[in-house]
Amino acid sequence: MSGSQRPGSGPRRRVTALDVARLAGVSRSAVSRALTEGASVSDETRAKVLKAAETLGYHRNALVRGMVRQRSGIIGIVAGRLDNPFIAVALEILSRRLQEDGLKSMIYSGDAESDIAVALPSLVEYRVDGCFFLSNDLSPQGAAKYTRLDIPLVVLFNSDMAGISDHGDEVPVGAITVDNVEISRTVADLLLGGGCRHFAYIEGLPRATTSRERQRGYVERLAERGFAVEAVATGNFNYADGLAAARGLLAARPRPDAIFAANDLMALAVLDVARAEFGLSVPEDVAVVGFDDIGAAAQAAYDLTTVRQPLADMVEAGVDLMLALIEEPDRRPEEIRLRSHLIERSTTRQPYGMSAPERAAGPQEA
Amino acid sequence: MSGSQRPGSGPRRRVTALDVARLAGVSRSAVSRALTEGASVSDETRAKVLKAAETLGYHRNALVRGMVRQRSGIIGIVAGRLDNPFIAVALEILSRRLQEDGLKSMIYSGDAESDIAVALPSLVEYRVDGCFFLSNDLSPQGAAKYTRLDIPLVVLFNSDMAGISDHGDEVPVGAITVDNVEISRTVADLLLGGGCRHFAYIEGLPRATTSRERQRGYVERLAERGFAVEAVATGNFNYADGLAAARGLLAARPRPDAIFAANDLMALAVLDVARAEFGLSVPEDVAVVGFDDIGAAAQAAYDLTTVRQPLADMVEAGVDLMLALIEEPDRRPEEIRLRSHLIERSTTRQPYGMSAPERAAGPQEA
DNA sequence: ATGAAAGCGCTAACAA
DNA sequence: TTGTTAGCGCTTTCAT
Repeated sequence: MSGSQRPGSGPRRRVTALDVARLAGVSRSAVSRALTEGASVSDETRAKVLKAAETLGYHRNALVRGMVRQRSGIIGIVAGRLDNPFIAVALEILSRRLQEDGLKSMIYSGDAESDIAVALPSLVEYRVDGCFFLSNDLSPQGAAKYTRLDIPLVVLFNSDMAGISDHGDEVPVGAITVDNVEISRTVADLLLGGGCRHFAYIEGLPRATTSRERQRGYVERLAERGFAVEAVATGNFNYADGLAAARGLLAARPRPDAIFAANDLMALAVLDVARAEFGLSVPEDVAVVGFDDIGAAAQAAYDLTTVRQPLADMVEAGVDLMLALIEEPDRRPEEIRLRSHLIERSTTRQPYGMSAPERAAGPQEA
Repeated sequence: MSGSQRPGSGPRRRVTALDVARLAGVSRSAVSRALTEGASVSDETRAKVLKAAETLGYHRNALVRGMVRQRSGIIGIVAGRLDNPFIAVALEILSRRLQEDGLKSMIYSGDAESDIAVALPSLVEYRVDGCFFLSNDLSPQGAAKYTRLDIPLVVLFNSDMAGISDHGDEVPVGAITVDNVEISRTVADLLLGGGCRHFAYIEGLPRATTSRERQRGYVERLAERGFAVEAVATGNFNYADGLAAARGLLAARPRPDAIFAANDLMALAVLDVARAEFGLSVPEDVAVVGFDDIGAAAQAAYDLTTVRQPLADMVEAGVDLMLALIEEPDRRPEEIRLRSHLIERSTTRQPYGMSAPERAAGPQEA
């Protein structure tokens, strides 16, 4: 009945709105309206159209729709390494949240600045309505300088808004982070309260603002109370490098009795090295604190004291910001800081005579 | 210099190929050709165009390009829960692989059949050139029956090719899996060789072919050698339910001295429960085997014996198949089974007098 | 090698 | 409410 050409060879011609219109005996526009939320169509017409669409197996073409409306409905997401559960789970939550609003997620995997320089233009070609950066490290500043983008950019878990471009134009980027400095001061207090005296820090990537802010709060608070961070190692936010960092730190003399890692993956590496390779007891010989509160942190094998970033709230804030930025292109992107929380588990010692209300809290995702 | 309208208000008009053409003093088509690999343009013209594009900040519109060429360059990916590291890492590898071919990944997060029924049509609206399913459970069969799709579908890590639709039409779906039955027989042999006598199994989702095939190989081989699986619990492929399954299994009498879990996440749960809650030693009191070989399996805290799925090879095979299917729409999708490998670590006992060449192998990703 | 012209499939402004 | 008419920005014959 339909005029399909050459059955089963070549790229079969897809059903168009015109086909549906003809079968339903209405105009193209009627079809368009029948399929658009809140357009003015009679129930009768809509029914005819829907029926025709059904029998023909019609799927409207969102590419064309996006072109015509000058809004694709696609959001770009540049994501860092997904072997970091924190980022992986964040990606899932974000894409689900976007789905609720009928938006599609186009992802680009990259973990270097150079990747962004490729990702951004290629995403812009697809006319994404906006773009997220999911990483405790990546920032679009470098790339955005060289490409005129004109789309909202929002960074999650990071806050590199540093950018003044070559042309002197500021590159405005929204950012959602936590109170890294403040919470890291609390970490210092916790460790101090547990009687620790020799402090070490494992940074993520040296250039990452998250890593630096966490270090600053930790170092500053320790200094205020008369202590210094005696050793700093680099773990690049991943487990493998965390292993090496932990080995270096634990072999030093005096051996640190407190290690704060800029994320959980590295903290887990410390735990594994301390126990399996150095035969140390945690927290007796060395106390360990991580950051993020990934699922593994709550598992019995680790039961890691860590800082929980409010993942769902951060995503929610990011999406709200993005949506606002899309609606009002002249709006200035903001930097939003949410509060993080210390989750005390068994890798730190209890301060004498203090209660720990959040102790033994379960994992973040139920 | 450029005719931008109303500076800084409303959706600023984007630069088009025509703008570039005018500035370069050539035609629209020249611009198109200059930007297309392998078109016939003089170096001179191309240079002029590139320069004009640069100064104008031109980004070609891939949506329109896709519409005109009848090929979007977008691949849909329906992904299961990303808190399963195996799926998360697979997603990263897949999207990177796609990027190499200049393809974009549009992801849809879902973990239920009902999600697929929504995901598929919405992906088809964006004219994805094909769609992957990343899950040890999800299959597009149910949804594909009701929607005419006409795009290649490839399932990774699963093999539900069962589908004969209501209309009697077969829904052809490509699939990349491993030799679940065979390798699970090997698992049975390993456990038997270690002296285990009371066997239990933790299934993923009861309907998942992966889970069923693994169970079948395990049960069959055990039976051949005179043993039965005394208990089966359901862990739904996730850690939390794995915890409950492990508790049930380990509380039973006689207590199993061998537990094979359909994936690593559940096996880790067994390890945590056995040690922390039941005070058992692994592998002395109970041997544990998982499936997938996620990063955590290789970490010292777990050091789990497991079956490694050749992730990178599977993705590669999947992409090859997808690309072939896109080029030749009449090609029949195949089901490809790759070989998996047993990685012996410390949660199983050594068979007397046998060497274990793959013992203590490192994690899959370096 | 280049330009002119014809679409690709849809939405939106306008009439009716 | 409905149909008609213009585009949206690009690629691609077809001439030249």
